[in-house]
Order: sequence, then structure tokens, then C-alpha cells
Amino acid sequence: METERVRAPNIRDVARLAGVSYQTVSRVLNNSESIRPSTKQRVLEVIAEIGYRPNQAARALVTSKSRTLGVLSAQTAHYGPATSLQVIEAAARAAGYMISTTNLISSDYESIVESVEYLINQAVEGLVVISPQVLVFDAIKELSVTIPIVTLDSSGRKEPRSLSVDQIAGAKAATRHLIDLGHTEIVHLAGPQDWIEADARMQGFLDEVNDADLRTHPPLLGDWTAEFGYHAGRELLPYRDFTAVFAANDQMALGLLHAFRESGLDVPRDVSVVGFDDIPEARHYWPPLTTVRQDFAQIGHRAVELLLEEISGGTRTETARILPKLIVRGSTAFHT
Amino acid sequence: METERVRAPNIRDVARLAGVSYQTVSRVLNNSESIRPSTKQRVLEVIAEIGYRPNQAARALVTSKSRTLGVLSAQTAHYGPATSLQVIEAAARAAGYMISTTNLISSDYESIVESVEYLINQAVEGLVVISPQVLVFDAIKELSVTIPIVTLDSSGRKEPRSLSVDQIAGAKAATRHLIDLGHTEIVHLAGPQDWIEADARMQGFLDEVNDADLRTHPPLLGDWTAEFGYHAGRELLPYRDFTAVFAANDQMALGLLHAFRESGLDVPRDVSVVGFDDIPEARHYWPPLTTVRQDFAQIGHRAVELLLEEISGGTRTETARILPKLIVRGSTAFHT
DNA sequence: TCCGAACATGTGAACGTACACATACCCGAT
DNA sequence: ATCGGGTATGTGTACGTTCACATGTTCGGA
Repeated sequence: METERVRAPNIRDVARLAGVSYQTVSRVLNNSESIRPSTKQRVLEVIAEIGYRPNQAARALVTSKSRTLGVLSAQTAHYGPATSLQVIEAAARAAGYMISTTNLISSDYESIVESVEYLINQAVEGLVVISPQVLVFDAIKELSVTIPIVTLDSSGRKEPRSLSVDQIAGAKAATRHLIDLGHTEIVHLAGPQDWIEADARMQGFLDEVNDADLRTHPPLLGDWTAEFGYHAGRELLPYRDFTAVFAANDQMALGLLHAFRESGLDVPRDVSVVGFDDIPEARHYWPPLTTVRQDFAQIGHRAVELLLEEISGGTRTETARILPKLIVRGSTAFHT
Repeated sequence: METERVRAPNIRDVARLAGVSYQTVSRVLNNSESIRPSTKQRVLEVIAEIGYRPNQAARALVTSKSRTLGVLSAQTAHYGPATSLQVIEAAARAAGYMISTTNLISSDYESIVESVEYLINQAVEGLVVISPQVLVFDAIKELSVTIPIVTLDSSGRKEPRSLSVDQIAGAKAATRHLIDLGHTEIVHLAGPQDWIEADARMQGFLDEVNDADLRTHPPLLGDWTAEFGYHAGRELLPYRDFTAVFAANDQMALGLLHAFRESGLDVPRDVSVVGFDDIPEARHYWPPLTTVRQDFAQIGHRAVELLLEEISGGTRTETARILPKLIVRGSTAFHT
């Protein structure tokens, strides 16, 4: 029966029990070469036996590397960001990094600055910005952040390292689809304009509508929620000067479907609706939603890849570009 | 023009510039009392001027406190866990803690152990287990984890510190609602049985059905997805020996709605459907879904509260209990 | 005027690891 | 036998902070 162990075992405890110096133990831990296999074996046995775990704080202190990545996100309760986040966490872990997350609740400048500072204080080695809002860039600039950053961008901002999901192309594809079906009066239910993604989708929509010389309906600015989509739908109804709506995400599209159905309109016979994201539920909405698929998992994965590459001194500056894909389902039909 | 600063300023740099000892700076940083206001002021000015940031690693090393909470989660892309996680992160941050997350992808024992070990290696001071699977408890036991744990439990497991959302009561309320509407043939579309939540909901359903002396249909075991709900709905159709379905979450309920509608059945006229969770979209499904609301935000908040309390030496052992609430919408109707 | 207590500040260590460098060991070629 | 060079291992130190303790400083009361 031993006495109560009050202190966690450290590298020197291991060394003593294995009959080697602490430096040898360190070498084993860091997979250094030029260690005799038998020695390594012995050390590993002692480690397993006494349940030694390297002290990350001590490591971080001496190497001045936190092995932590910061993620600045928003809307983490939504499918897209949540999925990306999940993949980022897994990818980072696989690479021996941990993740520190901040979820932006309000989008005022102050809280953004606070979040970025929080991450900086964690000594994160790199930063992933998910679904960035415009102000995030300002905050990063003002704080003169010097660590590598990857933004899951979408615009023409031309940050040196951004992972660009071509939202504009996606929005254009969605709009083009409606035009090809014969629709000439198309309304866009946009996202909040301080979101880069929302802005890009609106841009794509406007571009395509202009190219086709159609009348431009002023877009409605929403907040991504189904609730908003529902109310927007109800407000649109009295006018009936449109035959199709392109919503900036699937949730808002769902709200539209609800509002239209409730008032006796049939989708897609009377109105066509297109969403964006292709969340897993979209194909089970009624009618199944035509939408634009983004591969959130791939986005998260590439983001970590890019970031780690830059942290380890890579110099590649091209921006990765991911193309979203139009998924045609039952919520769109020919305008007759 | 100074030379390139290659090293981040430390506490001694601050001390020198402020004309005090490093210990005084430390005191300022830790809000120690008995510091002359003018001294504190001067130190703070220097800190702001040179952009000094305390080195967390050094702090953690000497205090042997990581100020990190571990979160063991699953399904983080789903609304419920994602919402809880988001709140947990915010609450922890507010308390000066950071969060280290692991998302369980597969539910095999090995990967659970790996995840727990990962968190332990981060030297987390406490552990929150979201939507736990049964095996998680075994893993925690086997690894003889000694840090405080709060599980967002739901069962009668009687862990000393669990935050119990009374899933059984929720499931009973949902089932009772259907019975009150005159339904006697009710099917339960359950979640995966290695999930404690899924098990508890099934339990509540079975209890209520037995209490009412109704015929017990064998529950279907699903995987939480709308896709599964859809296929389950299609498989149920040929039998038509039921008039109501209680799904263990809203997504599966959505799939059911899809399958039923597709085959010409009207919900709620021909079949009533109840979900669970009350995700924000549920009220915009067609028909708007009757479901059981859980306050995921509150859950996350209380979890952190409990955990921090225990970390700081609290000894309260009662389990907090949160009651979900039945939300009646259009997907349920009297059986005629 | 002096003393003691409360207050304010300073000094020496320790936390656990990795890095730079020093040393011991082994083997083959001279 | 001796030397050189690779391989294997050991020793000293630094990282930046907090803690325990030591010292200096101020102020009211005798």
C-alpha cells in the first residue's frame, strides 16, 4: 500500500524508474532517433505502468508552441457551421492540435474584438474564421494579428489565405436554374448583409438577373431563420408580382414554404422556391427543396490543412476554391 | 526605430518599465489586494502600452490548473447538442475557462476511450458529457477518471452529478397526448439504443402505453436522421395497423411526414405524428410538428454551473432536474 | 520620539519540459 | 593499439509565472 500520490508523475520519475536520464525519456516522448530499441521499450513500459502523461503546459512553455488552433465562428447551432466545426476539430486533433472556439453571438464590433482577443490570449497558433462577418476582418486588422489565418471566405476579398467557397457561382447557378425554367420575376430572400456569405449570394443573384435583363426585385434582408422566412413569405403574398423566390439558405426557404402553403399557394405550381446549403433535412421538406449543396465537411478539412501548412512555414498563397453544386428537387418547376 | 522584437514581452519586462518588481506585476495581474492604486495604475499602463499578455502555459505550469473544461459530445452537427455546446462555451469563457471538445463519430468503445484520453491529456479540470451513450460511462469508469464530471444525463443512472433532463417524463407527455386524442395503436420510432436519451424516451413511451393497457407495437430503432424516418415511414405503410407515431426526435418525424404524405396519407387526419426536441424548424414543417421542447441552452448553462461548482470544491450532490414541455401543433389530431 | 501593526513591495525558489551542448560508448579502419 | 566518427546517453539551463517568505514603508497611539 503506497501513500497517497499527491503529485502527478513527471519525466524524472519515469527516468528514475527506467534507470535512464530524463533527457532519454524526453527523446522517447518526442520520437527522437538514435535511441536503442531496448531502452525505448523500457521507458515506454514504465510510462504505461505509472500512467505518466506529458505536461502540456510545460511543453508549451518551453517550446512556446501552444498546439492550439483558434476558431472564430458564428451560428454554431446551424448545420453548416456546426458541420465545419466538427470536421475542423477532428482534423486538428488528428494533427495533434486542439481547438479553442468562440461563437459570436452578437455581431457588434466590440464583441468581435473581445472574441479575437480571447483567442489571442490562448496563444493560438492559427485562426480559422468560419462564416465570417465583414467586421471580423476589421477587427483582425486593427488588432494586427500576426498569426496565420484561414477564412472560410466567399467573396472577392482576396485575402492571401482564404478558402473560397464560390458562393457567387452557387447563387448564380440557383438563379440561372429559375430563369431556365421560364421565371422572369424572381425575389431574393437574402441573409444579413454584414455576412460575407450573404453578400456574395446576393451578388450572384443580382449578376445573373442583370445578365438576363430581368426586372430586379429589391432583395429582402433576413436573419437566416425559418421564422424570418415565414414572415417574409407572408409579407410578400399581397403583391404576388413574382413567380419564384431564391432564399439564401434552406431554413428561410422552409419558412417560405410554410407561408405559401398556408395561404393556399402551391409550390412549385404557383411559386418556385430555391434554398441554399442542402442541409440533410432539405430533401424531406414538402416539397423536397431545390437547393445548392455546399460540402461543409470538405471546407472544414481543407481549412485545417491550409492553416497547418502555413503554420509550418508553407508559403503557398493561392486560395483554394470549392464549387457548390445545384441540387434540383421538387420545389421548382416551369413557369407556365 | 527599435530592433525586431523576437520575444513576447514577459512579466519582467513590464516590471522593469514600470519600475517595480515582477512580483508586483503578478499581483496586479491577479487582482491581489494591498497594491497601492497609483502603482497598479502605472503597471496597467505599461501592460497596455507594450501589449503584454500573460503566458497561459507558464501559469498553468506553476498553478497546475489548466483552466480548461473538456466536453465529450456526439452529433455536434445537430441542433440540440450544438446549442448546448455553444452555451457551454460561452458560459465557460465567461468564467475564465476554455473548452476542449471531442466529437464522437463512431460509438465503438475504442474511439470513446481515445476521446476521453485525449481530454485527460489536455489536463482538463472537469468534464461535461453531452448526450451520452452508454459506453461512455464504462470508458470513464475504466480509465478511473478522477476529475469532476457532469453528464447531461436523462436516465435513472443516478450518477452523483448529473444534469437530468427528464426525458422519460417528456416521452410520457408525448405519448399521453396521443392517448388523450383517442389513439390506441401507437408506434414509437426510437433512437439508437446505445444512447441513453433514446433509451429513456423509449422507456417513457412504453410505460405510458402499458399504463393505458394499449397494445405494444415493437419500437423501430432509428439513427436520428430524417432519412431514416423517411424509410421507416415507408416500411410502416403496408401495415397500417397504427394511427399515430411518436418519433424520438424532430428530424425523424420530418422523414415520417415526408413518407406519409408521399403515399397519400394526410397528417394529422390519417396519422398523428409527434416529435421530440422542438428544433426551431419544427413549427414550420408541414404540418407544424407537435413535439416536446427541451431547453438546450439552459441545459448547457446549468452543466457548466454545476461543474465549476464542483471544481471549486462544492459538495452538493443532488442532481438538477429539468422538465421538458409538450408543444402541441398541427401534426396531431383526434382519432376518429 | 519611538514602537508595533498593517500595508506595500521585493527575493528566491519551483513547476515540467525541450534544447544545446558535453560526454561515454562502440565499431571498423589504419 | 589507436584513432575517428557515428551512436547513445547525460548535464546544465531556460521558458514565464506563482507561491512562500523576507524586507521595507507608513501611520497612529503611547
